[in-house]
Amino acid sequence: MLPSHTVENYLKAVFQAQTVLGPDELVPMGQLAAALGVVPGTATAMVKALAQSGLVRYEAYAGVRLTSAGEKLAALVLRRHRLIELFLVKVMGMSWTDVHDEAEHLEHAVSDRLIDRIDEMLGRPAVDPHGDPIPAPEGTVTVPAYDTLLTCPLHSPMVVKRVSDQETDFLRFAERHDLTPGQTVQVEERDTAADSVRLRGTGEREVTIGARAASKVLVEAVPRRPQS
Amino acid sequence: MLPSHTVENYLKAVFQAQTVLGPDELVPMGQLAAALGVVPGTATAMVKALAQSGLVRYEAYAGVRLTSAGEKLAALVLRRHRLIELFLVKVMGMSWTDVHDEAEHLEHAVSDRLIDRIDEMLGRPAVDPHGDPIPAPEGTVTVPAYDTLLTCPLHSPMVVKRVSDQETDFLRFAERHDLTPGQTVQVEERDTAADSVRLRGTGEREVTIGARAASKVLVEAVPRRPQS
DNA sequence: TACCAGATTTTGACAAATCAAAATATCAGA
DNA sequence: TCTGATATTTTGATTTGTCAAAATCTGGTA
Repeated sequence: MLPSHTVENYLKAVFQAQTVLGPDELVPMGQLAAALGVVPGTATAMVKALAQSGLVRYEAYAGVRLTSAGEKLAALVLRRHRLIELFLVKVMGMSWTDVHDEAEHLEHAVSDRLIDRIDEMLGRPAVDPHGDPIPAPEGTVTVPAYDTLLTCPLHSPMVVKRVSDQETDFLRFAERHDLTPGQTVQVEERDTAADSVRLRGTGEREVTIGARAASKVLVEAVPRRPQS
Repeated sequence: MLPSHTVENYLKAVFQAQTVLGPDELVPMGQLAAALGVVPGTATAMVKALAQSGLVRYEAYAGVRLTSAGEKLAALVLRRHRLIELFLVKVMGMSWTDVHDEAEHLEHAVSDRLIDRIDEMLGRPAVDPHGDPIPAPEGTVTVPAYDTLLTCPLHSPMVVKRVSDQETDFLRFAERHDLTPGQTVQVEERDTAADSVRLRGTGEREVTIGARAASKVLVEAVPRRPQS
């Protein structure tokens, strides 16, 4: 009765694709298949089964979307994933660049009891080491609407709130350029033609990064009174 | 190429049956199947595949035994299992009576890197919360030869070194009667006819337990100078 | 030595998850 | 409206791990 690892991974992938595409869009099968590393036919077959179980709504040739039951399940998988990531960083002393792959396996193996212990031990945190929000045990998530380095005001100090990529390589890049959650940056210039963004970070250092990279760094204006 | 969860479980089961039966005995298929909760035919099929992979030696109608490659792999699974158990008790504050089932899942999901961190964090321990020895990263195990409450000298203080059962119920029973590793007991009387053993434990409390239970509690004579 | 009880193996079937490749649908553009 | 490029679905096969039940083997006993 409990969903297999595979089912959990499908739900998680649909969930994440949905939050990128927006709540009313259907996730195309090709995209889902690519995210999961399977051929499209496999995704079709699996999604039909998920639809049978009432976890997704599937429209042939259109795409797939989670039902509220599926959404809850997916959020709980994500909850486990993100709590584990934070645990691995805070308690086990691992690097935030490395924990994703480990959590990818552990998220299917931990019991609810252990997850709750971890949650408690970490003080019921709201976000994981990448700034991704941790869903509540009830399966609800609140996603703060942040600017990105592509949309935020120029010449204005911003604090990094979230880095939206799981790839070790990108995370290491972000780390090298002081673009980890909590750090302060300021966008100096955007060049649409060159597809680039010039930043001034901690210690007056300057860097120019591509627009694609810039869009993955979510920021918020530094509050007037830092210690309110 | 890396062994599936199932393969790991089969190797582990053969390993543990082997250490009970003795090094030169073949593990009968029926026993293996029972340990894994599958029907005998399933075990036969799987064992044949393991033999193909060179992890076990299989003799039809006789039984199965690990090759040295299989033994190493099995020991590493056991290493993960036992380090996780100890971690759950020492770091996560779980009860030694509960950690077995959790570890049963996690042992297949943790990476070598994480296991090494855990090992390091725990100070490279030699035994798990039940006193079971933790195999070395090279796959070698040294099993100290202890007496049991069924074989140790009478009227002589003994310290509990190991409790050889994974069942929560039995472990809770042991805990209730102060038969956890580190505690001191003394056998007052054995009654072969009644199949029972009378003990005097911590705080002069007396208990009578069955021979089967007594044989699961491994002990060692209290050394003359406790702090040598 | 012949037979029986119990353990073991074999056989056939099944579910989950996958792929390759053929068939089909969709949509944009002429 | 027809057509072609692209996405999606179907079909048939494969792998892994399992069960049920029939067939077979083994070891002890008469």
